[in-house]
Amino acid sequence: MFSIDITSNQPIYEQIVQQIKANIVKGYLKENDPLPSVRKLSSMLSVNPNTVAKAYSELERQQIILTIRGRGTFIGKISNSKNSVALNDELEKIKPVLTELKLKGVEDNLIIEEIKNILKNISEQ
Amino acid sequence: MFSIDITSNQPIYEQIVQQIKANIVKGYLKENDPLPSVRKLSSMLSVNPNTVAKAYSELERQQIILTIRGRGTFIGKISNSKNSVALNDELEKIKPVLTELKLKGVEDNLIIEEIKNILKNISEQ
Amino acid sequence: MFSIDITSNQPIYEQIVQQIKANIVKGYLKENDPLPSVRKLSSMLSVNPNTVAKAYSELERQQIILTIRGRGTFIGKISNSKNSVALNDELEKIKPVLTELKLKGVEDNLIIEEIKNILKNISEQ
Amino acid sequence: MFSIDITSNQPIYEQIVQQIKANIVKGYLKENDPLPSVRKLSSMLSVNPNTVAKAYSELERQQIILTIRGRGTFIGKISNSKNSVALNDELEKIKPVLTELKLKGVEDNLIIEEIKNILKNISEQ
DNA sequence: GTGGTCTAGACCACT
DNA sequence: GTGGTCTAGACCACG
Repeated sequence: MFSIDITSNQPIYEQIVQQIKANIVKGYLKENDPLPSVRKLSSMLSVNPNTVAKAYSELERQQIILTIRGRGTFIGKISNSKNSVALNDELEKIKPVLTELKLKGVEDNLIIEEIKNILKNISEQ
Repeated sequence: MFSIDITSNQPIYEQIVQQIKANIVKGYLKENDPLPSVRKLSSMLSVNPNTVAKAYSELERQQIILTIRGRGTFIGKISNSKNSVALNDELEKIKPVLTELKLKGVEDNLIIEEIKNILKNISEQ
Repeated sequence: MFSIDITSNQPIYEQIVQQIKANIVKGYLKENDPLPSVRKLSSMLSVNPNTVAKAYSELERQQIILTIRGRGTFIGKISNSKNSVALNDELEKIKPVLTELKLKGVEDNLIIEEIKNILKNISEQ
Repeated sequence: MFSIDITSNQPIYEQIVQQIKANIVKGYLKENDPLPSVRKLSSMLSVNPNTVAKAYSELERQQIILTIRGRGTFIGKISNSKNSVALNDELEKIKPVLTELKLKGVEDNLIIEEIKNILKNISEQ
């Protein structure tokens, strides 16, 4: 369910954050589901507990998970608010990738086709 | 033509790399066009010369520009090779962004629409 | 009469302590009134009995309630001693909140107005 | 300029956060002023660098300071937006303190007088 | 030199 | 048992 790549440039704690988000989108993790404890996940991933704690606290800051004292960490309510606001901000981030592809002469249609595939892939269970 | 944000998390040298690429895609920079010298660009951007040099050497590594001793730096040949290989590798990078949007409940159609707009926007002169 | 938020950062036992104090101030609980037993309150709040016991022992330490063996727990005498001493100690705690507001540019008058409202609100039955 | 109390219940990183905020409100720190480097402040306070880093990253998240790569950390723009929204949320936090005081029989007028003094005290240079 | 990330291990309050 | 905080020390990319 979780797999991290310690050789990646991407920080480990971010990899954890994204994999948890991906699991929510795929439906593997639902509202109120418990997450593994910091210690457990850290030993599962052979990673320092602090690193997992950082990932969890980032997810909590984004109100994706919530912590109940002495009990553990759980998936929170999935809110789909402020859509249009987020949309443009988020998509700005992919501009460099698209620029890169156009520089290599990839056709727009081809790009769109592939993105559609990725979108399907993200949702599929 | 160049605008960098020193407060951004994105390294300055990468911002320079991407803006030069964007200028090529938009047609502002064409094959054999000269680039400003490291010193000149660094003073234009109020940035350390080392930073510009790093950007140029990265672009040279990617064979997008080439340096001719005693003459300066120039845009190289635009090659549209290795398309399909590059396509998937590059698009992997945008997966986290798309996951984020789906987590917020944004519809696939809406995402595709916006990406089409961005693609147009990248090409327009 | 009691409502606790298990997701809050504030310890549950402190929430119980404060709500009992609030009920005294509002006049819902008066001298010699009995409090629910630890077991009863813990099941009312769906909370571990240890947590309620901790709240009661904290209130007892502050001489706000008192426990009589075999009879139960009761509201004690409301003493209004040590005023001026307590005042400054307690008010130190709100300094960070006031600093935060001033940082956001909120006017002193506005703050005072709102605090007056809160004070009314606390007393009203 | 900074003084921390390692015996306090309040986390050290929060003490740092609040003291920096207080220094901004008092005018000791102004827009674009540099903060001491993580290492420097950590040795000034005899505290671990990670603890200072945590304080700085929290302040950055709140957009009170900003980090420029390889250069350091600086006070950002002081924005006084969303006043009324923040006001009530923040003031909720002082309710327990006010309740405590009323429980001890302190008069409203006395509380208001003292809060006015604190407000003056916060601003004074 | 700067901040960002990570490890290893510790103590604490809370439930 | 849980997460939150902290120390001590390390490596890295960036400028």
